[in-house]
Order: sequence, then structure tokens, then C-alpha cells
Amino acid sequence: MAASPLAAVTASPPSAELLEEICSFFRLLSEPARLQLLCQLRQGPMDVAALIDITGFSQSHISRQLGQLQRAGLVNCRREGVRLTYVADDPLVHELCALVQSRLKQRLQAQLHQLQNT
Amino acid sequence: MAASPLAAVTASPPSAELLEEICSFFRLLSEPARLQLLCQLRQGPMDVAALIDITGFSQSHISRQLGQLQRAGLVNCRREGVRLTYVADDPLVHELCALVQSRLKQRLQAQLHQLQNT
DNA sequence: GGCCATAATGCGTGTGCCGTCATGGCCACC
DNA sequence: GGTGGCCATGACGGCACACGCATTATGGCC
Repeated sequence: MAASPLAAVTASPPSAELLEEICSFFRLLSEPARLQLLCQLRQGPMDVAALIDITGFSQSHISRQLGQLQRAGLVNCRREGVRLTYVADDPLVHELCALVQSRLKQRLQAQLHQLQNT
Repeated sequence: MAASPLAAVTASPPSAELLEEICSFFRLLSEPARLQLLCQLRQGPMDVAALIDITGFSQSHISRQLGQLQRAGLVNCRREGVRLTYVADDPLVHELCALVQSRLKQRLQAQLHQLQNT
């Protein structure tokens, strides 16, 4: 059963617990700071200092966000001497972003089309 | 250009505006009430009274959430006499949920596997 | 037009989370 | 062992938003 990951969701509304978990996942991605970190780490491994430098956020904030992402399994870290190097090798986030992005794009095009017909 | 929707995201970190928009979209899905509404409407068109009955939320709350979803283009509504019937015929949300769900599942399996090896 | 049901909108409250300051723990190096 | 740089964590302010109550706007029916 449930050979396809689509089946369980398509068939009937998910249970309250599953729904809550899915929401928690989306919530992780709903924060610009976290998504920015993920997108930056997509480029390749980085230590915290570099992330602070790029994003401009405080060190404690970066640390907290990375902690959340790590608990969700979206990033991992390895020690490089005294520094921690974070990696985000999971393609899932970018699949999701790509889907949403194409959606936003097609929506804008539809709005543009409607304006031209007016 | 950008024949594949994956290309733009994979290549380089998205701009701040795009990132913000993507976050806003994820934010819509990060609320259990909204995601529940979307999942219910996936079953088929429904009027507001039915949604109130199923979810147990107040009428004003349902109305607000549906308004947000509608502005994002995730639901539409048609008048059926005095009632409004909402529809959510967009497969995107369920693609996203399915991806996240399979992710959660595989993560739980990994944790289980690790416990068995201990 | 008057009336009723349905949906949308101000308003207030509460809560959860973002973001920073300050502190504490950890590791390498002297 | 002492010291200094790097990261994590407790405490706190502030703000955004979920959620319900009460009210208003809107469309069908007599």
C-alpha cells in the first residue's frame, strides 16, 4: 500500500498530527532568514562566519536558525578545526522552491495577460 | 530561457524579493487551519457552512483564511444561490504536501533504523 | 420594500516567534 | 593550565498574526 507518496494525501484529508507536522515543515521555509541560509548553503558548504557576513544577521540569530534547520534534518555540520561548516545537500528544498516559483511566475503572467485584454 | 523551472533556483541564490514571495507562499501553508481547508477542498467543492462544521473554527476565521487563500489563487468561489461554494482544483499544494510527507516518512524510518542498531 | 440567511470586516485579546544582548561552553594553541 | 576565538543558549522586548465576538454588507425570498 501507499506505493506512491501521492496516494496517501490525495485519497483523504491527512490526520491532524500529520497535518501539523507538514505545517511545521512549511513554517521552517516561511522565514526569509532560514530560506536564505538554505539557498546560500545550496551553493556549497560554508562556515558560520561566512553566513553572518552574507546575510548580515547577528551570530546568535544565525545559530538559532541553523539549529532549527538541523533538527529538521535540512542541514548538517562538520567541525573544521575550531569552526563549524554547514552543508545542505538535500534537493527537496529546491524542488519545493522551484514548484512555488514557477507557480508565482505563471500567476504573474496570467495577471499581465488580463491587463493587456483590458 | 529558463525552460526548466528548476534552473533559476538551482543556479544562484534567488533575489531578496523572490525569496520573500516564496516565503509568503510557504507561510500560507504553514498554518494548520489553512492547510486543513485546502485538504478538505481537495475532496471537492464545499460551501462555507460545511467547512465550519468540519473544522470547528468560527465563521469569521474561516472567511479570513479563505480570503487569503483566494488572494493567493489557491482557491476560487462560485455563488450557489445565497451560499458560496469554494473549490481548490490546484494540484500544486498536494504535490508539495506529498513531497514533504514522503520526506517526513523517510526521516522517521531512518530514526527507527538507528534505534534498532543500538 | 422588508426580512432573513450567509459571508465579510472592525476590534480586542492572547500567544508564539523573530531578533538582539549578554552569558556560558567548547576547542585549539601558547 | 591559562587564554582567546568560535558557536550555542538563557533572558527579554517587540511585533505580527491567529482566533473569537460583534457588527456590517450583500444577495435571495415574501
